[in-house]
Amino acid sequence: MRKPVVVDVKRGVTSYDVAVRAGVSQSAVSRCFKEGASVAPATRARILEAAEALGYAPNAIAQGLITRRSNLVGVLISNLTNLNYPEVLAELTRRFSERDVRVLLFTLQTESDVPQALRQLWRYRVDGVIAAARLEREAIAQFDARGVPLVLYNRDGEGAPVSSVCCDSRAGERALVDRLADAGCRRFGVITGPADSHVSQERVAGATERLRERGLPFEVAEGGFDYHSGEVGLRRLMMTTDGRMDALVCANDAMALGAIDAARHTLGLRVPEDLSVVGFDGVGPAAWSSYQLATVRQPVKRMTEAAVAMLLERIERPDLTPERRLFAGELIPGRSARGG
Amino acid sequence: MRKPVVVDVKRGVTSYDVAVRAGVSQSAVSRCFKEGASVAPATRARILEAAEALGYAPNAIAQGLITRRSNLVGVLISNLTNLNYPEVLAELTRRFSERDVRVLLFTLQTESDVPQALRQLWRYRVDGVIAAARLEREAIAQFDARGVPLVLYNRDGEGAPVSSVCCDSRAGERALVDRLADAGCRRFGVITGPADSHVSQERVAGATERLRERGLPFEVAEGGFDYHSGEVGLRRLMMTTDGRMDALVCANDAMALGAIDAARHTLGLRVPEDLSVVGFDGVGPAAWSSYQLATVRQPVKRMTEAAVAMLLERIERPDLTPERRLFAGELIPGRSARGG
DNA sequence: CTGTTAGCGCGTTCAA
DNA sequence: TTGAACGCGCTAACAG
Repeated sequence: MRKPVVVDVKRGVTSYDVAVRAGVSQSAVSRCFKEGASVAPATRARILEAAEALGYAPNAIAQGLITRRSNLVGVLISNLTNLNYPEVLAELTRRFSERDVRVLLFTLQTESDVPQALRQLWRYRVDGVIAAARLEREAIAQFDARGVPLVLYNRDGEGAPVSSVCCDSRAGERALVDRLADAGCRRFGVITGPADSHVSQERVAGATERLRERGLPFEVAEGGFDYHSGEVGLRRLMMTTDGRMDALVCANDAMALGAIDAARHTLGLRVPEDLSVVGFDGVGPAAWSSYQLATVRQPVKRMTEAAVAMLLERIERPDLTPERRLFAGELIPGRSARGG
Repeated sequence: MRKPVVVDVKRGVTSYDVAVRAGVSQSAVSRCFKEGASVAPATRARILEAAEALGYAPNAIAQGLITRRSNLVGVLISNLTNLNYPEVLAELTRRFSERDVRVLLFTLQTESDVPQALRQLWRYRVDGVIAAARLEREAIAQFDARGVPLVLYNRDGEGAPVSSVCCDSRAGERALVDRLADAGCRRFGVITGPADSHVSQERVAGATERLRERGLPFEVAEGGFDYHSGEVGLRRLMMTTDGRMDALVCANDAMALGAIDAARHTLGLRVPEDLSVVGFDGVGPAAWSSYQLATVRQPVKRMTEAAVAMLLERIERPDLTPERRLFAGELIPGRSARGG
């Protein structure tokens, strides 16, 4: 009795199985699945037919072991609940997929998860990493040491020389302050993000810098980038200013939306008549008709495209030096601020 | 001149490097990283010290090749922009991480991406898959044929025997209809999701079934699960009913929020006085004070926990039969419907 | 153009 | 308890 032609599919079809069925050597099969390898049209056809029949596709794990290219990239992302990140993540995976690269996802709840995530990244021999999370200098140094390309998303290396893609926070905030000041606002409040967030620091610095240049007074309250902290921040600022604040700059959209709701539904203020509010990011809900938030929209598509391109470039050519790309955001005038 | 002790770290530290440094065999090193292998305490210490010094960790790729376990699971997810999915994804990756399993992410824009994603899943020898995306019966059959466990999230196999975790749509919708009817609503509108969405079909069926039982008239409009289609759907239903509709059932929260905004800002209706609106999901913005949406909240934490547990169980014991787990949602009375 | 051969890094026998 | 040897599935020389 002959061995059955149908291989045990649970065990996985190998190039050897295909070779046997097509009556060629295993390496011939291998070449068939490689660009620009020399295979006679006739044999190639026979092999592909056999592969098709058996449902064969090269084992990426074995491939990675030998080529030292896993075609895997790590994506580190904190706070998936940040209204902004789902879009970023979807765009990243889509663009990587198009280029035949798979995404290994790590969502970080806290900073303490970073070392653990890195260990796994090393173990899986990822070809590169995109990080939308806070990395210590020491962590960044590991990428260098291991020769794994790294691109930071909306962060910079805090001095370390590392590639990054960012939206220009300072310029965006300056434009937002001008938007408010030009509309006649005079008493400002600022709600920051978490103190350890570099993005928050940049945005707040941009805003306050411009406020000082224009000689406009302001108060600052600390927030946490979430909706609720916008509500809380507004209430605190209103107390600080004895209710005379007429403009509020929030370090992101989520807080701005929380502040608008608190103003309208808790404090009984009209937005924008009594209080003008601006945010940053350009998330979906910001455009909803309840809010029509004045904000700066990050060019997510262009930023993700740049991040992917930069990373793949550095995977191909590890000697490339770090590069920082800064994208201007788009000012959305909105109606949550006077004069919109 | 001796070979330098520091290996070329760019090429990756191997168990062999560690073995040399510790003066043992490669297999001894291997055993050190395996639970319950017999290694003398003294040698183990020497080996671990050497490993530490060299920054060694087992190469997961090579490990996978030989053990036939990649410790990789695929997560298929469509519409990351569905306000509900970011939380689901974050929970899934967190729970998998805790159990030392990595997530290979595939975000699908369209159904046509499915075959392509599946091919990659097979190539990477994932141990299992969680799919929050529409899969044809034929696709599901491939999982069986290859012996790769599959758990569907918020979908069922359309007749195929496959494990799944779902939120009870019918019961939830029935409760929502009761919520509205008990508050005195009499003319109903229903906005569905996309026609090919099984979740939408279930939810709409649950709602209309209950409406018929209670003898309440209703009109139906088709939506697409997004904010905008809630606006559009409401306008259409208002025309159909000559403006006499007083209750609107939306197949998800995003559309409900769009409908509320359209009612208030475009049609000049008061919500809930003139129109009561309910959604489904319990996404973040539904709780914002502008909306306080009446909805059913999916128990995302329990559902993701169940999905992860079911999948890992089936990876350990491939002979387990399919199981369907149905979770009841939590009714949030809200204030977007009368009597809240 | 094709087959043979030698590994990639590791887990797992099997003797010692 | 330890080490030698083998092979997971594949790619990359190298001959023919």
